Amino acid sequence: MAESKAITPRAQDFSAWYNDLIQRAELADYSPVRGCMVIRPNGYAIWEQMQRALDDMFKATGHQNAYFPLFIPQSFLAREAEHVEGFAPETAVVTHGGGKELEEPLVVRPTSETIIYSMFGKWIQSWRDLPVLMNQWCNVVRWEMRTRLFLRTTEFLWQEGHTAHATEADAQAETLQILGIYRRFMEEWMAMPVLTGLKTESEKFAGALRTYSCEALMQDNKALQAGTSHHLGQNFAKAFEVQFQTAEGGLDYVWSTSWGVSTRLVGGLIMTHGDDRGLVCPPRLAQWQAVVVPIWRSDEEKAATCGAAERIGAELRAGGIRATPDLPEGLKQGAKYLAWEARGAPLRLELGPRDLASNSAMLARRTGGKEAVQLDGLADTVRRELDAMQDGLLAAARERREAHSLRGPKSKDEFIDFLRSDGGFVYAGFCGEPSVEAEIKELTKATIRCLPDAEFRSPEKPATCIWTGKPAAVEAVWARAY
RNA sequence: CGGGGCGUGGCGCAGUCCGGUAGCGCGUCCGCUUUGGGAGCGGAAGGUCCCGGGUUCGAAUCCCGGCGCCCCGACCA
Repeated sequence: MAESKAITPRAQDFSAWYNDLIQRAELADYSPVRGCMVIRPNGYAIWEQMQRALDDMFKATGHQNAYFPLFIPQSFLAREAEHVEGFAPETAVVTHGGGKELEEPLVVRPTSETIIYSMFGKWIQSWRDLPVLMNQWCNVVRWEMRTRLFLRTTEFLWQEGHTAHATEADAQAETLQILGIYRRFMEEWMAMPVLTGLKTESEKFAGALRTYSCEALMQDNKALQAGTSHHLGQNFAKAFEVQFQTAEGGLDYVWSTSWGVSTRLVGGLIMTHGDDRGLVCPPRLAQWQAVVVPIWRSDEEKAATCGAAERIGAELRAGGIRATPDLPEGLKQGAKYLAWEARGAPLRLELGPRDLASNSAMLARRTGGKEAVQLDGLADTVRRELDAMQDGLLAAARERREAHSLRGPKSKDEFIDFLRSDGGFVYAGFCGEPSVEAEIKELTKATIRCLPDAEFRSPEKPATCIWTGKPAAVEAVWARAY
């Protein structure tokens, strides 16, 4: 039945697969406004799980949530030179309100540094006021030329952290602390392994001293920048006059950071784990970790299996598992299985008369495999299965990434061939010249994703630049990226 | 902004070349039969054919002008 329900296989057209999956899993839909998306309940549920986990981590490290307004005076953006250059072209501007032309146009925030530092200036007087550790969950607007559901939409949801510190060292420590939190979240919750490292000058945030990022590799071997943490130095502090009296009695500008992850992560989740049947959602982020599907022939069997499904659902929930029975709505169980698979539910428990008779259920994993399990101690069994799946997904993703990574290409040709064929991460020496970076991008469409942190670097630092043959300043990782 | 594709019941499409009663599949609703991997039969509802002009006895179809969306590139989380 219905070809229309089929998802285009990844191998045939990855981009069509991605779009089909989002529709089939009912994660999001296109809005009437170009480039904007409606996040549907199934998609939003994943975002909510992400928010909860991240928010807990931020709070645990002393951050507080606040909320700053959507509108920013246009002049604010202009105060930091690099910042305005980076963001002005992609802002939406409100020129009218209440039927009248505004005296000063308002920018719809593309990010909130400017409005936040203007307030920090008021709030921070003394070294005793520092550090300020703030975060906000909000929407921002960037008028991108080309958009894709979750990965790049005109409006998107994110969190943006903004902190102010007394010393450069404190700001640096904060920048790295957040990078670590992001990494931990991506690996432990999303089961998405990432490289962490420093961005090059050409890739860093507009207005930052330096930018660190988490880089993941998608199933089509393109990289996804999954989160960034910026050390802003004193750039914004100077632009917005955020000064404080030091303990020694002097006057200094604060050192600040900003950092963010967005609904793009949902796109990363899809492209890391999804398969041709739909979404595969890591258990820790799944809206429903286990669904119980009753099966019957007669009315008596229906009453029995539906009743048991409800009871088992409640029992699992009592055991801390997000479980729900899928009671009749006119769909046959086969249709239900396929729908839950498309949505990415990690586990399915099939409950028919034969299972009930043997006090068992069929447990089917979204990642493959199906077997009978005893109803006694089911919550423990399910918890074990979920944990194993969570670990398995991370391991599989890491293995895939490594299988598509090339360390130390022997020659420039090998480097180019790798990027031009299947692609993936290439680790190689880099002389540090921005012009070389640009040339490589021109020729291969690949960019330096990051200068990897120590643990990701090759055992031996490359001696020469893969492009110029000159002595290498650093090891860099290249890939084509979203 | 350049290239490509497309606008027709809720969704996916045919019909457009060659003007003549607006169709098909899925979904929806009602009924009966079904239910261990996308159920079957019978009945029913549902359309400003993207918008505006023009040609014509007559336009989804031809002509002119708009608008919108998706995909591929350049910009970016």
